Amino acid sequence: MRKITDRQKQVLDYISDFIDEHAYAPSIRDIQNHFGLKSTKGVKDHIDRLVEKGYLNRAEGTARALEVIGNGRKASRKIPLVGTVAAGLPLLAEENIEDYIPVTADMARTEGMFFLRVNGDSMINAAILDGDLVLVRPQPFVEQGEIAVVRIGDEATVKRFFRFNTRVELLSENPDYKPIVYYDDDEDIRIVGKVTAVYRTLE
Amino acid sequence: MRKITDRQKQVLDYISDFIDEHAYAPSIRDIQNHFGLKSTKGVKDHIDRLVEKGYLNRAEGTARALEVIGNGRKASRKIPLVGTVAAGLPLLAEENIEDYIPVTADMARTEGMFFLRVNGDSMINAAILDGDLVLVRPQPFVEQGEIAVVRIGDEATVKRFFRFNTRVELLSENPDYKPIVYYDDDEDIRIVGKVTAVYRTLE
DNA sequence: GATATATGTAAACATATGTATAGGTAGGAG
DNA sequence: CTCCTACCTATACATATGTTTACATATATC
Repeated sequence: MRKITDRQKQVLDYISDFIDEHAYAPSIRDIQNHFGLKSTKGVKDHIDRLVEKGYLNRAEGTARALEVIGNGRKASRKIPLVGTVAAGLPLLAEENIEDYIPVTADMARTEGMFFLRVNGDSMINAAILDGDLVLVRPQPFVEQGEIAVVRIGDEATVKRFFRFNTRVELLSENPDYKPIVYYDDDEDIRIVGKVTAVYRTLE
Repeated sequence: MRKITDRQKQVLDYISDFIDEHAYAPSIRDIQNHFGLKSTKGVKDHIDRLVEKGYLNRAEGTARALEVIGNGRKASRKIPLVGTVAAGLPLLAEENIEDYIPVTADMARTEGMFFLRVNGDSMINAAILDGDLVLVRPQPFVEQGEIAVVRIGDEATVKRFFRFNTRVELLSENPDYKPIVYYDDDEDIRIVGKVTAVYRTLE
């Protein structure tokens, strides 16, 4: 990234902080006042440089349309957390959404991703504990042995997924639990998606 | 929360999506055009209602100063990820910052929090794996047995922390590792902070 | 020394944008 | 029926805001 001057960095930092605080960008005159300048031109010069050097995005002819690039301001997406869905899908009905959790945009490239709260300790040996949140990417198939969210009847569970010809095995990562075996005849089993991340809060 | 009409919800959703996409709020005329309206007044009415009902914040006399409240648009903070800091602190020097990771604001109320990449499998029985990211809240003490980041000499490690009189024990959650014991005479050990969350990405 | 860049003042200008006034239609609540 | 609210058109106004022209000073670079 091209170098910027101290003054330019001051301006960039101010814009960043302002956006963090207000959820919208400062106007040129906001910046002017903050630095005690007596003309808008100086500010515009700084912004022009910052845009040229790739530190800012600006939509022309638009008020407060500054966007800080990089430097910790990468886009983040809010993913819905559907509660402990014991009582079946559809998951994403608004009533089921407990909360929204931000993740970096590159973790959520796919549409329709969601967080699910894990219920029980059946995946304890895969380092997934009761109460952990798993990020799920919806997809109809997974690779052999990957951790998947599977819908069985009206329940959603997290298991390692294996397929042998017509037989499907769902393995827990806990010796106390036995494998769950299904055959293709059984219609009431379907892969919901693949677990792509695990979030846990302590205390 | 007070009820809103279908139309009001459409407007609110559009504003939300617009902000997600552009990082700044739509103007009244942006909204007007999107819904194909022929006057700005209708839009202003909707926004007025949404502000009254607590779904929007608005800074008066200011362009594009809409902020969506609640409903999945909770504030998020970006926390720096300092790499695998084998070679000691200071952690937050800019050169060490690998990335920034968003978390919900209520997870990061304290200043100075950071993510640390865990090195090794010594905490495997606490469901923390090699490569996991732990969110650390800086604090000089932790409760008995809590998982802490501890600086020993120039290295930072994640361990369960116990104190018995003048003796400090750092326990791994892995039978292959022996407890690390220190005495108060040893000056080169210090609690960096407490582990408050664990983030893992699969695949 | 000449040239370029960073930084700034001063004064306008053009327009993007929020706001207001006047009014209309439809549907529900009392 | 009457009143209120939701929702919309049409037009105008005030100002917040981005942009431009002209000029000045200091510092670094060649």
